[in-house]
Amino acid sequence: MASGGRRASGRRGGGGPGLRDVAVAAGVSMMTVSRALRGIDGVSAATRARVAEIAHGLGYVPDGHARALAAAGSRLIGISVPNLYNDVFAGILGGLRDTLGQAGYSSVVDTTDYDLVRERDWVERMAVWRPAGLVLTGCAHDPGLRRLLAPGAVPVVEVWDVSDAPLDLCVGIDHRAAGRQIAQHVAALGYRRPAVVGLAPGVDPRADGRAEGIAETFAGRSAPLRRIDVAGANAFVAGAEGARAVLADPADARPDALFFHNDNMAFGGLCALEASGLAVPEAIGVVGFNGLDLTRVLPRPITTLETPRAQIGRLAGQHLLARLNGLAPPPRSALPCRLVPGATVRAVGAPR
Amino acid sequence: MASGGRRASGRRGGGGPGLRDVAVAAGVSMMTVSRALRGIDGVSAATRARVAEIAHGLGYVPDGHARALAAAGSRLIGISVPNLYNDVFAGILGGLRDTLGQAGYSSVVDTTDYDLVRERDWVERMAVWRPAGLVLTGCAHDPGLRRLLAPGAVPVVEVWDVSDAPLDLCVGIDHRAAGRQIAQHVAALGYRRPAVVGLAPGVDPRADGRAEGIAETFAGRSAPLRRIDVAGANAFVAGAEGARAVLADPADARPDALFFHNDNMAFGGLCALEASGLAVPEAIGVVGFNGLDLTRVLPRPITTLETPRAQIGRLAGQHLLARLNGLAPPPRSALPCRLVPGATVRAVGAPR
DNA sequence: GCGAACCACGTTAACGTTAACGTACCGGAC
DNA sequence: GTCCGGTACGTTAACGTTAACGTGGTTCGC
Repeated sequence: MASGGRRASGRRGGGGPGLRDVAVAAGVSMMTVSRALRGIDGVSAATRARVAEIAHGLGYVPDGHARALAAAGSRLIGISVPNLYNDVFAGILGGLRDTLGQAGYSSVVDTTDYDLVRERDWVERMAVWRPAGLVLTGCAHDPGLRRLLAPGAVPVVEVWDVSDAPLDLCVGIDHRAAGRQIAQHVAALGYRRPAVVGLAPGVDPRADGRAEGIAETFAGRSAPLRRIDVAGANAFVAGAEGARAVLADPADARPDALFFHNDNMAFGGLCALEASGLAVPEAIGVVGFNGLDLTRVLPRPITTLETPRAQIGRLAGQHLLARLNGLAPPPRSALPCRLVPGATVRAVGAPR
Repeated sequence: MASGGRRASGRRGGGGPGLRDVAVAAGVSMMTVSRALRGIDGVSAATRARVAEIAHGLGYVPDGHARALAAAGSRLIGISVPNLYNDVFAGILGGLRDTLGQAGYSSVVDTTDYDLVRERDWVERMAVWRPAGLVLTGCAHDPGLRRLLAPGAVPVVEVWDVSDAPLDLCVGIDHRAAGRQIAQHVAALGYRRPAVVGLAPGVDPRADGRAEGIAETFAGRSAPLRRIDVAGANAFVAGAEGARAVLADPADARPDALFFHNDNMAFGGLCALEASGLAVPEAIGVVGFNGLDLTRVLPRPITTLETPRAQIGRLAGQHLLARLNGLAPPPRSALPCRLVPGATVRAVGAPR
């Protein structure tokens, strides 16, 4: 038989055929099989075809672990998102998957539930798999993480948010600017008593950034931006709860526009307001965020800002692949958002 | 120095410290380090503590690939779902992640977009990683898949649907029975001209199963169940489109109840019907499926069937872990659904 | 007609870890 | 004192693949 021959076909591992089995069947060395199947030069077309046929016939599947070990490179990408219930992260993941999958990478996904310590722990555990790259959500991380990823050894893309000092690369939107963008639209219509409805500050840094952008825009021409903090895993219910919080106010102290953290909350709030008899947008304006599909079928479309979620995922994937191929993609990519005027705000008279 | 000593610290791989480095630093053999860190008997408490400290100090992270290779077992689980935009799959994935993550497994996730060939191809590609187990969505697969997974070599759990002849294990709901369950509620109220609104038959076998259950229930006491097929990636818009399809009908030929494939479609349909002036539930009933959060905040809650999505994920994870530990979990686990009466159907008079 | 260059392959030694087996030492039984 | 059993390690050989280098044969230039 051919070289070596440490085993007939499996001593410890009961697994399928290995490179050796293919090599024996084809009457060539393992190295020739390896080269032939990977499409590497130095194998004649005839041999390559014969090897491919025999490998397929035997049901040979290369072992990714052995490959990673021998070649130092694993073709696994670790992806961390806060959760999967949010269309934002589903969209980003979809875009990433499209791009990375095509290039032959597999995604190891985990969720952090907005907990930065869980994120750091996950990066530590992920290191076991020597991933070719990492994708993290947002640019705020546990202090320990920066140390873990110190030498730039493994490429990292932060998605959804952007920063001037990314860990490595970042692809997302400028949330502060997004807050300004939608707030300017609303302020220009004449609203003067804005409030933000969402999770307590500190939980979601992106939402906090948008709230800052909104506050900046209204600064000087309105009362200070009011915050209505809500909690709960269910965005629809939380939004409704936030809206009901303003119903008790006397009409002239009540906010005239509610900026919800996202469209689902805005929808919940909209339902609660309409149920209470408060007219939208006549008595109060409602503003969402993200431009989810939901907002498009409503009889009164929600005023919102559409975020390029799938595009962020795709671009992040492309930049990561570029980095893996030794190129130097731009460290910071901020994508534009599109205003969706909707019908839950309208021009109001002079400041009341 | 200790045994062998093939390298000082890295010839090919520029990676971090290995078992050897820890062994040298601790003045013991690699095997002792391996045993100490894995909590395997045969190491004194003192040595174990010293090794652990030195390993941590050096920043040693075991290599999962080398482990998988040497020990024949990878602690990777492959999970395939149609997409991530659907709260159903997000819920199942969340439940799986909770259970599997706790046990030290990582999830490699992919989406198939309801394409069985893509699912089969993914299983083939996934084989490269020698996963400890696989999770697939549904019990309908490409014929080639059964051959790929023939010997029961790798544990497989099919989730969301159940079958009497699963590939290995299945955990989900009985969709036909679910269709009957909600249809019986609606039929008992007096509805007699039902229609199903959803994707064309064959795309989503689960939805088809539910449609069958609905048809069975109405068989004999109504006109044949009408099907209104819609397309499009956006469930809200598709639902609205489906609802508009019946508006042109004369009132006495129009369906009196619309069973939408899921809650999002039902909501889209509801919006379209209300916009057209057709009263729900007076003129037409609307029925959803899944019991998503959305349905709870509406002024008129949608009549739907709540599915135990996270529970399916958790139970599937538990059964998979049991199988990996050599136990024999039940091959078929069908979980119950809960009827949410809602307000989009109501008792109607005698058959009109 | 002879060396250089090239092509198509083979050989060897890793990659980092673990299973299986081997061994020194110590305490106690007889 | 010797033998036995157990404890706490160490040694060797895989696991399946690839990088680096080696080799025999053919072609080509001059």
